[in-house]
Amino acid sequence: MDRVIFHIDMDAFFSSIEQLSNPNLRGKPVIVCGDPNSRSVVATASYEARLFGLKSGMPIGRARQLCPHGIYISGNPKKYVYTSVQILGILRQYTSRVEPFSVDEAFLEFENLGFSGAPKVARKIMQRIHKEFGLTCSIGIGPNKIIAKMASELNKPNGLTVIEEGRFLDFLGEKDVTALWGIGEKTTVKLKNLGIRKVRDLALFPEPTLRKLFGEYGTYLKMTASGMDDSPVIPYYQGIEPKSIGHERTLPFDTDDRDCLMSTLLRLCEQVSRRMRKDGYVSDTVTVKIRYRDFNTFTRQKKLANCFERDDILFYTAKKLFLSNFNGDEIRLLGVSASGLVKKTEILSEPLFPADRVHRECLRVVDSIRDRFGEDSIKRGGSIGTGGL
DNA sequence: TCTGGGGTCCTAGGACCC
DNA sequence: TCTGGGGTCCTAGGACCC
Repeated sequence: MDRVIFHIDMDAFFSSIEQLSNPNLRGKPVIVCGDPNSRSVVATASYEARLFGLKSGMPIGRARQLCPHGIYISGNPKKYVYTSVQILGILRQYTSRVEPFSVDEAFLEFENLGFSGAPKVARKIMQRIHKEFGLTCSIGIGPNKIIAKMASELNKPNGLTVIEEGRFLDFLGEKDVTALWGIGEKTTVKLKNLGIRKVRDLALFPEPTLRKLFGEYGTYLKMTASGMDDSPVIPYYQGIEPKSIGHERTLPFDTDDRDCLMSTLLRLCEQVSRRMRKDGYVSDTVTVKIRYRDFNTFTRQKKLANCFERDDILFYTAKKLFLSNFNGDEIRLLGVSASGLVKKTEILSEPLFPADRVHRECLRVVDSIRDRFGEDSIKRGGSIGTGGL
């Protein structure tokens, strides 16, 4: 029997959870974002807020203009992850082939269900999620992941859409190419210049021309617009290893103050290093990201001869990269990322020198304090006293 | 309106080596 | 005067997604 793929997409996940845990928010335009008083964007707008034109990614300033009486709150990532894990537990009762795709999306694969039996199972899942969590989701069903994903978008919220093999263009042919997964703002403009606006236009466009213009990506465009996709559903237990661990921070205000920038860089390095230790990785490549006031952004990276996990090595490298590239202008954002990750168990990890062992013990204590009392409960000297950046 | 933060993947040029 | 060719590594940047 042909494989059947479900795409489960939680409806306005973050704001729905907030409305659920605080009855005062129900039925009101709730906007979950970063820090609502800082330079931030909308993470999730409740459906009440979407009526005013709000959507994910919109700057908070713009959102407040459109919806001044909205309730703007900063999110609780831990709460969302917890709920997400609970929901995945339910999904796994229906098939072992569950791929968590993000905190509010998952793919499910069924091998012996068929399209005739699929809607019944999907409705059962929707009912259970609603009954046990008070949350709604939308489900798309298709012969592959691309089609399932596109289908789940068609009847939101609380919708169920089935697109069988060969019927992709009947459902999506007249949609704008932007609706397709993997086609963003830039590509949409390029395609428009070729006279391609609708999914059907792209599906009918000659592939050799697309390849000439877009390279390998041209083939992807043609395939996606035709609803063709053979990517596998990767079950959660096959756990995909991360390629990089990074943190970045848009400063509360643009600044060229070196002390302030250095202490921010140090904090970022501590956070990255801490996550590496917590997740058991070492890294050999450091990347620093700088965004100036004019939004001009660049990165500089350095591959080291040896793997590291210590925050002082990370900071030393990041600082060198930063100082040798900083042009003195006011900076909007700083970022630090570690890549070339290797699981610590895969290399000999016992420190050789006593000083290293002491350092490691210190880090363990710091981590345990932060685990209990939060990231800001303990800091090292260099990151204190510069306005809390 | 004024643009977050976490990532992934791809491309392309230059260095370097055989 | 014209100056290989392929492979791999490193680095920078771009596009995209949630």
